Amino acid sequence: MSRYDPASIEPKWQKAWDEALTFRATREGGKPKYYVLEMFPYPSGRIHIGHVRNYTMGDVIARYKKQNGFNVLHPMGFDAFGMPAENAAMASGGHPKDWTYGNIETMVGQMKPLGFGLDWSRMFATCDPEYYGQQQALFIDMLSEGLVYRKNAVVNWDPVDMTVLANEQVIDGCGWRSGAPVERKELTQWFFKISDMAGELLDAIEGLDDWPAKVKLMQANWIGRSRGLQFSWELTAPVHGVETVEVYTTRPDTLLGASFLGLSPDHPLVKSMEGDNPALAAAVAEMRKGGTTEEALEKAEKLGFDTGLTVRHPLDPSWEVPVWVANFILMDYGTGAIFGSPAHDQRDLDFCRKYGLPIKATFDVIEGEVYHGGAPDYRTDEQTATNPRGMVTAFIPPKSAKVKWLNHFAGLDEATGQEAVDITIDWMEARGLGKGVEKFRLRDWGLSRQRYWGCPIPVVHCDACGVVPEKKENLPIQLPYDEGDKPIDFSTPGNPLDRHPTWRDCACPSCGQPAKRETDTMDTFVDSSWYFARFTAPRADTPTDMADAEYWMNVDQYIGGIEHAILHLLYSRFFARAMIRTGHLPEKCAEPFNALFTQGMVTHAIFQTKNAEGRPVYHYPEDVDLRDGRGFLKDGTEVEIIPSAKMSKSKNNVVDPMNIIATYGADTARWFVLSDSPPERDVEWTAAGAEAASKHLARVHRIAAEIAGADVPETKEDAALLKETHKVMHDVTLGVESFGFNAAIAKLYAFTNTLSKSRAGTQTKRFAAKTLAQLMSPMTPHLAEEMWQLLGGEGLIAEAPWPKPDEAMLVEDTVTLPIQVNGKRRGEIDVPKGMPKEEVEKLVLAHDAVLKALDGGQPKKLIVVPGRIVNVVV
RNA sequence: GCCCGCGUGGUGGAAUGGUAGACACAGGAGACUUAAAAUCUCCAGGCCUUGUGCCGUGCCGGUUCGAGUCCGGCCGCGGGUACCA
Repeated sequence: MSRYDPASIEPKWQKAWDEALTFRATREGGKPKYYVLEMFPYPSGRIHIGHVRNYTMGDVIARYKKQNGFNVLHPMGFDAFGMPAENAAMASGGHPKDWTYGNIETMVGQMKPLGFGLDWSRMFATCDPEYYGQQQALFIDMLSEGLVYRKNAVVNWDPVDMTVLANEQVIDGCGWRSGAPVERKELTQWFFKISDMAGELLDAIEGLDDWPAKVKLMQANWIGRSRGLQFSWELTAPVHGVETVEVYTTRPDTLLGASFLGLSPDHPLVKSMEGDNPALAAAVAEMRKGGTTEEALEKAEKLGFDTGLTVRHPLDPSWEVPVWVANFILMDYGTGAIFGSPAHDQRDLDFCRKYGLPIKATFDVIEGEVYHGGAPDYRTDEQTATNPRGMVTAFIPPKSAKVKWLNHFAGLDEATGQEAVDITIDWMEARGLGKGVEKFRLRDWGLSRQRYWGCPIPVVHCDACGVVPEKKENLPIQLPYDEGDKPIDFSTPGNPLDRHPTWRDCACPSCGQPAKRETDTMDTFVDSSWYFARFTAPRADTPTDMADAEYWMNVDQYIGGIEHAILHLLYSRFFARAMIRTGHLPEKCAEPFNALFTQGMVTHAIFQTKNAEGRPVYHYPEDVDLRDGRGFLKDGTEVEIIPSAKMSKSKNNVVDPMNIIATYGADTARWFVLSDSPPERDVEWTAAGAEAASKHLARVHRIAAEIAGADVPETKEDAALLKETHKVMHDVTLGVESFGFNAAIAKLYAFTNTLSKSRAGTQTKRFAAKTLAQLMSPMTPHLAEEMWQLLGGEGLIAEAPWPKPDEAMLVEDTVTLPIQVNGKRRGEIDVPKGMPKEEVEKLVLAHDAVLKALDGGQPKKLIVVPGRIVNVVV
């Protein structure tokens, strides 16, 4: 009898699928289409086990849909622009292009042996000029539609290397290479007008029925619609001709608690005063230190500077409020100016306590009310002249909670925060003191990057004509490979395009005079914001082909990591709308991903010892022997095991799937990454698990081979096995449909046990084994083909129709009802399915455990949930 | 800081508000074998006074006849935080 030998069967069936063009996506046959897409990888060098998990999930869906009669589009490509390629060139020489294409070749070579049902003929990398040239065409169309514009924005500036840094290159506020404290600097940059669509992008979230609720919530919070009051504060003395300061607030109801007016360090008024106020300029320079991330800004120590200016309180012109510059106010949100209401905002409170500004409550607890989060106990600690109540924690009840208003200008007594906000806005509007406005947290998408390895922005700067888009017939604007006659130098900080001797020089597309190319390249999020559309016609000489897009779009199932919940997915949603506006996608594509699934990470234990200095030393999994849950090195030293850590090259705990494939085969790797853990959750990779998976597949193969060679007539066990076979069809189908791959696999284990122990006749067993092969085929396709052939299946199992259970076989005639007494299980009864409630009650009341619990008395209550459970309350 | 998740035996995990621990790993016992490997069978949350027992799903509280599941508050871990992809 042949043994399970993945090394020989896997290449054999991969060749068979290739030759039959099984996974070539076509529009033929009048069949319905199904587009399944996994987020394409960054070509980092080698695939890791997380990729295997991600693509296996997609492959299960793709193969399952094919077996269900769909024309399936399941493509693969590479998100190939980005910083690591330039960093590699910086660190060890070479060219980002060579590094990237070399990595792609390696990774394709690693992915093919996994037997994914991919249409490789559609593959592309975003760094292919054929791809980014079409992206440049898209950009030009978006520019003419008014979806792109330029404005100033801040970047991380390394004052030593004189270069722009990415956020991840800023470590503890300092440049990663120079170590110099980073500053925030303004540059003129290109922006996509995503904020124009903020309301639409927010409202449309509701319709994304097959997206995870958590992703929708995160996107909604990110876009962040708020209604507030915009109004102006009059300066008591104009500065440089400025008479008022515009403020936006979402809590206008706390206006009487205002103790300062705060300006962002980047506010135009602040900038205009810097020149003639050295102390202010110094303070603002201090505030501009540090990185640009929201986290860095939020966590930075609150810094303020008293400008000496004052403004009149809008409700009481005799009340003068001081104007401060405060580093926690963002120029990007609202108007870049706020009024501080310290009693009801923690940041404002911290600020006022630090600088001795007054703290005045505008509302208080209603006597006797308990607020969720507990009663406010903020009247503790230091009492000072400015903080008479000694407030340490601001009083911020939820907007839905009713509070007691103190001397409210619109006459409120007891009202919720939300009611107060609405009434205040109306009150202010009626008196012409301000205007209720809707604002979004979402900012425009800055796409300029001062880097080489990205898609060049296809515009030209002409002295006469200004900023001019390149002509489409000149596309693609290709990245130069060399710097004139010598290789590009990546070891110097800064953008090589900027210092290239000839690449910038060009003719103005408008007047023909000598002009300069834009040297900024695009954010790599642009590349990944439309690749899904390009896959529908990857070789078209326009960004998309409308007929192909019409047929294949939308993506029916998109699969990727939760880390992309906001940016990538939001940008893609924006791009789909922009592509509709520019005529590159049909109207139906506004939401390009019908269903989204976010999978978890693959983690692995870290094996660690300490060196003489007590610093950790990390050991590769293959150097560690595991015995009884303890790990030992070859020389017998015990290692510390840190479980379930994110795979990281620096911790030596990255599992290379190629070792597993070489040892156990692709099907084992695929089976294991799908088993045990729910797909949305992180999964721990253990070598023992892989071995167990391998043993199971060998067992399945053995069972199939035995059945193939047997000839036993029908027995009395046939009916039971047949019923179990139909049940497993139902269970596995449900599991695959609902991304419950681990649950489906558990059912397949159980069914394998059933089949193995069954003494049914060969005909029924053969049917059961063929069904098992079919149900396993999306997960372990090579083994399934082999079994199918052994058992006499026709053609390729990959193309055979998915088994459908006979509904009559799924019906159970009796059901076991647990009996609870006061919610605790005390016994059970078997009753025919559908037995009337009254009869169940009679049986229950006659049950020993119930009689004992009642002790001659009557039950207080008897709950019968038909087909489920019985609960007796005594 | 803010937004979003997650937390169940030694381990991975199962469980439409209805029998907590399916299925598997590691472990234990046995069968087969000269032996080993492979394979097969069985056991297995904790505790004790071994019972129709008690406890048990990160912690505290609530809703419910009934909570791993719903609600509130904590703690811990993870993701995102707009130039990592």
